[in-house]
Amino acid sequence: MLTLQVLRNDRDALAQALAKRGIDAAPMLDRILSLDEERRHTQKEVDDLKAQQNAASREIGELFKSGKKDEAEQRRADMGALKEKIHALDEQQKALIEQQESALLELPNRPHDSVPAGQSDADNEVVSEEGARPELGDAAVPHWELADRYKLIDFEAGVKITGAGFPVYRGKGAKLQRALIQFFLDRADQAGYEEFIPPHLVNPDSARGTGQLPDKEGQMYHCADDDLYLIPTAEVPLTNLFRGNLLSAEELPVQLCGYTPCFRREAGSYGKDVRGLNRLHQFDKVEIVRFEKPENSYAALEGMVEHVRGLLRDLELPFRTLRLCGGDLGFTAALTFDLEVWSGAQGRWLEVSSVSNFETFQANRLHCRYRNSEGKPQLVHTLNGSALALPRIVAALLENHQTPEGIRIPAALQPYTGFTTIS
RNA sequence: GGAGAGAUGGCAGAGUGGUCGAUUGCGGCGGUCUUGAAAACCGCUGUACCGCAAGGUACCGGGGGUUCGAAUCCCUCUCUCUCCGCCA
Repeated sequence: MLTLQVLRNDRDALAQALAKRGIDAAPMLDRILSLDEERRHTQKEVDDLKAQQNAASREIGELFKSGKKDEAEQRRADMGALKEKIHALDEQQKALIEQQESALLELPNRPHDSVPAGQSDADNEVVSEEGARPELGDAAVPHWELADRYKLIDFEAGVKITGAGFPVYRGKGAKLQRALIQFFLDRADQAGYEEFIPPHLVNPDSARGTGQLPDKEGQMYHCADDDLYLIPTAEVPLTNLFRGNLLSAEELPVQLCGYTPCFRREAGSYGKDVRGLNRLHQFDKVEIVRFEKPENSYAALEGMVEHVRGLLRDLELPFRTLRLCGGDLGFTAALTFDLEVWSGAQGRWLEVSSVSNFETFQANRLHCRYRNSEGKPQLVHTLNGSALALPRIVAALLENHQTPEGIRIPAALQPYTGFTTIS
């Protein structure tokens, strides 16, 4: 949620920045501003009346104490009208604040200056591309066939037990999952991220804190009996660890990581997008999260992207880095870099990581602040990134490293898998 | 699931109708002392909103109520803790 202050100070620039998302925010901004003006007016009025009331109450107390009972009773009788007026204005005030809050909640984050305008993923900017794509020729086999051939994943069993999008990993397929998780966590640890194992269900306050509610309600699985949501990403519980906290400057930066399964309903997806491991309802992911001082957050974002690149290099996968355009940028993000790996057999790019700076957008909802150099509480910047999401990594590993003899495991991963090939 | 206790400032913990935004301790900041540090001593130290300012208003888990006046009384919700039961 944007702060009212930004909106007040910077209405025009904000509207311009939001236009990069392809939305005309001006009417909404003006509505909020006029609500704000009305609220301030009402507050002035009600505050003055309350001041009157407080003064009168003090005087009545004095009168009672000094034994002037008659005068006190008289004053007391006169208070009724004032009380009613205050009550009515309080109600009005509350309604205004509510309207303003809900309007503010619907406003997406302000895109960073470097975000290109654009409608869809077609307008994303390719920042860099690395690694040679394999020469597989006509012999290229898609990962779902390889997974079946080497008995790594049983998609049908998942359908029977749960439904489509819930694969069952088996044998070396299961070991590969475990190896990747361990590899990613070790690398995050080496980079200074403290490991956490958070709950996999969160309450509505947490979902609101990171911005999943109200924006993405339909994307999450909801346990209605207990009003809890299955996490769509570890970002939600990890970031909410610091909800409501006031940090000292020395505590920053905070660097966290964690492995969790992730659950997404993915309503409306179909076709080649959901084939094999391309899009699942449950998948595994290691997430990295940072809380930063505002002046450091963009350097931190660079560092996180570089961390993810390091993982992809070690897995010997061809990949590219995208700067998301306004139209593709998530609701809560100010700047996002996506990392995509080349899927050798499918002949297309698969998103495996999304690294974002949310600036104060989440922190404002989370009420997560730190004491700045002047000793004043100030909103922190929050960032997070996948490092990494497993399914598409597995897809790319299978497809790009396939040989007539089997699947070649990259050297960096071999200490974790305990085997060098899958055959 | 049954019974009881509790929720107060960065943290700990007092406060049971009228200068209580709140005693005190710790922490933090500033100072005295010291070659320097520690200790000791002295002072300062909540947040948000309105206002150019002076100042005003709100906040003692959330919501509602009683009262001229509520951290304090009543109702309600949520959460936490203890004991019992069940259980990986």
